[in-house]
Amino acid sequence: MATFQSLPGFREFYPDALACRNFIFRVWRQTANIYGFSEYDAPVLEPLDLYKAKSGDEIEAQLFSFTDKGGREVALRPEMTPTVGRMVGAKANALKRPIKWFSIAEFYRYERMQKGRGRCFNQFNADIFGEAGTEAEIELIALLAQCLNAFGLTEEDFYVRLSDRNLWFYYLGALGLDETRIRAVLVAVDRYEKYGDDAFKAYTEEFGALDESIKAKVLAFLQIKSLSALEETLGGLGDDQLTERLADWRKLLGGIEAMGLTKYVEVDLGVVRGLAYYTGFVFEAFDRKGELRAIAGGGRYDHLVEKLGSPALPAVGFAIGDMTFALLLEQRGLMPDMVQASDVYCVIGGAEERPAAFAGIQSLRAAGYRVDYPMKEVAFGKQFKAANESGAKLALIYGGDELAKGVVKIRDLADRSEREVPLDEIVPAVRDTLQA
RNA sequence: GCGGCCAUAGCUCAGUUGGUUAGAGCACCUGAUUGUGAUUCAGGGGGUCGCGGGUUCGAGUCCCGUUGGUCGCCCCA
Repeated sequence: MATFQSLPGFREFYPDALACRNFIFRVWRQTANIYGFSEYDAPVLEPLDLYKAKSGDEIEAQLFSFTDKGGREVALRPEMTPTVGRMVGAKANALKRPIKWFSIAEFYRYERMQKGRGRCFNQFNADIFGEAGTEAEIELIALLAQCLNAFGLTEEDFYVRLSDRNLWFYYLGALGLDETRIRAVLVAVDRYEKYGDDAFKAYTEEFGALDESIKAKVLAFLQIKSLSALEETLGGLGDDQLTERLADWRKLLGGIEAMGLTKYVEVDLGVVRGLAYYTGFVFEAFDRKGELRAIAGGGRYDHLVEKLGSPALPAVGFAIGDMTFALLLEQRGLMPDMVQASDVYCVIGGAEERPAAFAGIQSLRAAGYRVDYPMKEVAFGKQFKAANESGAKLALIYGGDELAKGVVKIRDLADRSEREVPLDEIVPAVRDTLQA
């Protein structure tokens, strides 16, 4: 057993695992580019206050935080949103709007390991700043859907639950609750799916039992699964805020339908997402089988940039975590084999033939072909075996017989056919053979 | 922070009521094999049995502790 181990919850990526990770990142990056998002990056280490300001002191227990040699309280980033909010805020007046940015980055949380959750993980983050209307939500939900179905995941595999914290606030306000009570009810709403009636325990302890008629309305509301049911429940109340908000919902769902995304999206007021900084529409993606934790989550956070000390700037964003996502791809058999094979494997007769082989190898590499060869002198039989196992498509045979004739033999490792080509025509010959 | 289960070779695992020098398959390396492939054969390297203590004539095996893994609770930005 090795003396040194990696830290608990941290992952090492051996080449096969890294190939899978890179594949996922590559597809996410391409998809974000297709949607017109620009990639950014930022520090891994941030001032601790950046997170305290947003989430309060208790967040520190979940952070990798310490005091640096200059006496600064710092933390490894647990999420990207405060950082990107700061970056955008600092240049808010100079950036063309809408600001559509994305990143793929590593995050750290001091938590217990669980399936799909570690202490260090990667997230794809996408955000739109400067757009207050539902157009931003539509664009992000479309991007989220394509980030998943670019891998072959379909509406059979995942869905996006869409909810609205504003609607909850307006509705509960119309029912006569004040803000602190509303927040407590939302905690219960968030937990209702898991705990049923016990979800209201904390509320009851703090404020006394919730009025039965209000509770009945809350329970009915969180089970709403369609726009028409929303309109039926809220339309008759004559509340201006609610009426306006319903118009936003129509716009949002109309846009989603026009983009062909309705099959992925379900209205579900049972989602409220932790009470942190979300201010309006919120959404979460889940696997259809319900076996994994959330694949992605996001929502609107219109006040964060201002809270960080910059001009107010509306914002919407979401993140996809790599751990649960990779589990989902594996479960559905959608992770392709990541063979890291050469194009060409060279078989070299011996020390006499090595210089000629090296010349050919380098000219092929200069032309962009992936070429490998045995470092030591090895019997021909072994070399052919190695060539076969390497996964290369072609073997190039630099033997004494060939070189005496001024040629090299190209062997197609799949169909075992061979042909001879002059030494100085190797590059075009390999190109032709690989293209055939 | 709390709880369940687990820990023997790089991987998957055997290992008898506690008993000689801890095994197998796969993988890796060498050779048979100095010009043609997934086969075969022969050989090899690799273990302080997670770590520390205890019980015992004797511990991979039993007991305690600890570290790590895994799954769940709290939390989930």
